[in-house]
Amino acid sequence: MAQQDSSITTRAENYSAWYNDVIAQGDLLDDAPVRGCKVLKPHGFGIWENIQKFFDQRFKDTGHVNAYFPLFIPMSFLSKEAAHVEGFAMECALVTHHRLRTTKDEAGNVAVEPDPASQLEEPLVVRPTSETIIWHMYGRWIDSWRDLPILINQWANVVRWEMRTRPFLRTAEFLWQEGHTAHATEAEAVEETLKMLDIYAEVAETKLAVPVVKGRKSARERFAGAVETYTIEAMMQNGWALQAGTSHFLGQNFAKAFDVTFQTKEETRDYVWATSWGVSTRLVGAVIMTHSDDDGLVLPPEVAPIQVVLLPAGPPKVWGQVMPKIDEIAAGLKAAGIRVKVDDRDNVRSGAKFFEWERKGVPLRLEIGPRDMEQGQAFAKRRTGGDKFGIAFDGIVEAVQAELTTIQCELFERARAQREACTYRVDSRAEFVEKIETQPGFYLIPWGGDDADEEAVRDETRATLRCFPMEQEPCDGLTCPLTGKPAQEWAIFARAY
RNA sequence: CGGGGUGUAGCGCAGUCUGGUAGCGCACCUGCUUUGGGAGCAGGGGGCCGUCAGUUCGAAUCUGACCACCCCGACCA
Repeated sequence: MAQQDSSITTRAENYSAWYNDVIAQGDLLDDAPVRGCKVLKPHGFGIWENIQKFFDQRFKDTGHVNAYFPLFIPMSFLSKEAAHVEGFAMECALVTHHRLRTTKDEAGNVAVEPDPASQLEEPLVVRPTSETIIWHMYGRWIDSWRDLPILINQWANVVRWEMRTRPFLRTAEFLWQEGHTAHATEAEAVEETLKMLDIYAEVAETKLAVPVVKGRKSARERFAGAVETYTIEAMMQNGWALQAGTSHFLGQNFAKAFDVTFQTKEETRDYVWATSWGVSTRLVGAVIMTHSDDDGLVLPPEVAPIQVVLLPAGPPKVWGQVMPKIDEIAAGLKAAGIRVKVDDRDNVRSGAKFFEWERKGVPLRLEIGPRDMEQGQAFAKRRTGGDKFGIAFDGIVEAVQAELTTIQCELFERARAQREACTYRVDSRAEFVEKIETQPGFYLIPWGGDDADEEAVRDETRATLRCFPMEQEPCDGLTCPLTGKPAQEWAIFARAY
């Protein structure tokens, strides 16, 4: 039987072609007519919806509330915080007119162009992030210590005109959440920053089954306008690092830039302390790259839009015997909160359905045919491999739940083992330069360099300082193998997306 | 913005050198037969050949300009 043109490039052959194939065959995205923009198709958006659900619940559990700030920001706002404007100016989309007018060419074809009479006095920036407009508003809302803290999150789209885009990992427009909090004290803001980092790590590991390293960014990699940036870093199957979420301690930088002060309990005036934190649809890319294989998408049950697909086996003419049972089981699974799809299309053969749902990463498939009816069981197959096996109708809901739990755990453990296997230490710069090329992964370095050293390493190796892990062994007395200077702190270096 | 590549049916491509009625595979529609891992046969529908301007009796094909997208770099969640 000939393979259809639904084949997927293998990871060994070409990792980035594999990634694009997995996304196309998984029916997650489609190209939009605008460069760098993608349509999130239902199966792709469904993954994001599940991720949203986990975070939104936790944000609310920790006292945050959702709000929504506008897409458009007055251009002048961007320039109020010096580092911030440096970081984002290069990638901002602008709105300069508010009206079109129609024109006709010689052939009489109608076209449209900006109406020069409608040019805006001050262009509007399409938000690349919302710190500026939010701090403008916070200035109006904060008077005294009694107005603090403000713990607001927003789910939104942002636009960054990137030169190079990759599906999910970097697109011109993307979806995310951005939390923006305002506090009376530095300690409280720092605590908030770290609390949100913990939530990011917990969801990444327990829900997305993506192991992450919590860490602090170097000055070079810090968010534009932040005092400290914390990150969760994941490792993809090719050994590259992916920054999967960031939490920033903004100090009083934005409060000063937007002149946001409050009256303290002691009746003095002080600038407000701030944090911001975000995760984006990039997490969907992290899930895809962490778990998928050469047969296509593999999704952890917790984030899979469809967790179980149920389908009748045998020719449609015998389905009358099995469909009532399938519907009954589907109803039972749904009632238990399991996301089920019954695939009863009679114009697609069973074999074709198997491949389709495997390409789409559905964790568990159940087939029921006349033979299974006689034996009182469904025929099951895990997306993650192994032979088909029977699951008795009696107690099937519990059995399926147990299967999904097992799959979830296995995926996390597999990913963690993969990361451990690709985490290295080196004794010299020469060894590092050679190995980072041939053996991508996380390189644990007792780092002793400064900004300039960091940049030099990057220029030579294309590897960057991903983070200083929060969990640190002492490195007293060690010498940094990359700079020859005394080690100050353990750092992870890697190639990164 | 540099270097490379590609624009022909929904998708993947041939045809372009050497100008002469628009092709193939998959997908789609109809019918029959099939059906526990990608069905077979027969019939059928679908095109401004990226855009504009040239050359020519005649252009997917030759010439020029432009546009778009993809890959590889520099920038980045």
